[in-house]
Amino acid sequence: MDQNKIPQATAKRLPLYYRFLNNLNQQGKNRVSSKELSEAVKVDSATIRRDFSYFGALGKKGYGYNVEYLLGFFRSTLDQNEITEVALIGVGNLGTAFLNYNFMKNNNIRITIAFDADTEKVGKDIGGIPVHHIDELDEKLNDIKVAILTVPAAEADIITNKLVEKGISGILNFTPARITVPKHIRVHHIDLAVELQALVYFLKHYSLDN
Amino acid sequence: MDQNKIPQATAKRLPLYYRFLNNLNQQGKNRVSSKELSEAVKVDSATIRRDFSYFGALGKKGYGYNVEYLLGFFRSTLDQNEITEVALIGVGNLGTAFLNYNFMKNNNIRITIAFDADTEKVGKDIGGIPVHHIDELDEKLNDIKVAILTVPAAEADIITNKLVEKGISGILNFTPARITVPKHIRVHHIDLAVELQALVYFLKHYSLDN
DNA sequence: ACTCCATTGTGAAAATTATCACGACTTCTT
DNA sequence: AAGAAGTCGTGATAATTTTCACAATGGAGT
Repeated sequence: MDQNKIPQATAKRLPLYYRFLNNLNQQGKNRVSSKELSEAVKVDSATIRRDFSYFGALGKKGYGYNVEYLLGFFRSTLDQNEITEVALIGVGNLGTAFLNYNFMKNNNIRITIAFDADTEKVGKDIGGIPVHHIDELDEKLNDIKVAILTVPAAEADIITNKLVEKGISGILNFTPARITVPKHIRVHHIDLAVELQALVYFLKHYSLDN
Repeated sequence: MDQNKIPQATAKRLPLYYRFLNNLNQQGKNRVSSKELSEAVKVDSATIRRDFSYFGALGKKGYGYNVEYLLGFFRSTLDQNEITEVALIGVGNLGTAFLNYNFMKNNNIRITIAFDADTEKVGKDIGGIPVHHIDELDEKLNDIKVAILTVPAAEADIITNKLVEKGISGILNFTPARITVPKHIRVHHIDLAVELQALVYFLKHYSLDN
């Protein structure tokens, strides 16, 4: 595909760069150096230059980067020209938070449909997004390639299988369960309890510096 | 401090191992191999053995690991013998979700106090946790070393400064803002929009395999 | 036009992380 | 009791990621 040469570590930082470039642009700034960007996003300036360099020479020596140009470049690189539709499965506390969360601000990714097993919730609109019953997944989930999984851990595997059957490509999994999928499907885990425990561990076991 | 020799990548996986060991223990299993564990947590078995080996020889050749022993070991390593109190700042959608989230299940980390600027919310108990006004931070936030930050991005810096003044050690930042703190304070960022964008990027630009 | 300064882009080196592969030892089977 | 099977712990290697450091070059000031 496109550019398999771009390191994963770099790819993960792209959306971050994109957002800050957007901010700068809105502030009317039209020029930025890797050093300034570094202070804003807390990534070493050499790393930023290296990241950018995978896409070619985007800046000018002695000058820095043109904000508008860079922004346009990343917009197309991140496919922000077209809208990406996302489904949310599991309208509990966390799911509801995402439905109300404004993902679209600098961003062409939208949650367009939600599912839950609770008939209380089915039929409602939360944050402007319709909630359907989980049994309607098969019928309603067409052409959507990305799902956010915010169901109880016990349900994670069953729902994942349904999503896989339905041809999903990527899952953002907020469940503590480590779900099993065919290898062509990409899963990113965000495990809130693990993150919190890891932070506590670092605080207790790593000394004051770095 | 303790063991600065343990790689950060390893440290981040410890809570994950801990949780699965807990599951196994509750299922009455008393023996586990790195291979089984690998399938459960989706981490290469050699990586698991290497991770464990930083803490010494915890297993037996030809046998595997004793679940109870390993669990006990990690419990003390992760300081799960004592309770860690955490404050939550910002009782919006996401903050509310965390207050209702059962962090304590296999876990001695507890959100014990919450703060918000909205007087509507102040005085209430959400998920059994009292919500105070943000102006009471100074008065009420004693001895708490870890904070979860779920305020609007625009407020992030101001609140962070207050937390820093108050002597916080670690912040789990759900804000899109990249906050600035003195270098002895540890910040972990969980940036939901970035995670989602990164997932979409990977789907579009990395081919079907790995 | 000339000089000075800022900043990029990138080779090279360092640091970190993951994986391979196998000797050593344990348990299980017969 | 002996042999087979399973599994750890780890040296060595590979892969990935970060950082250093500097030549090259564009821009700004005079």
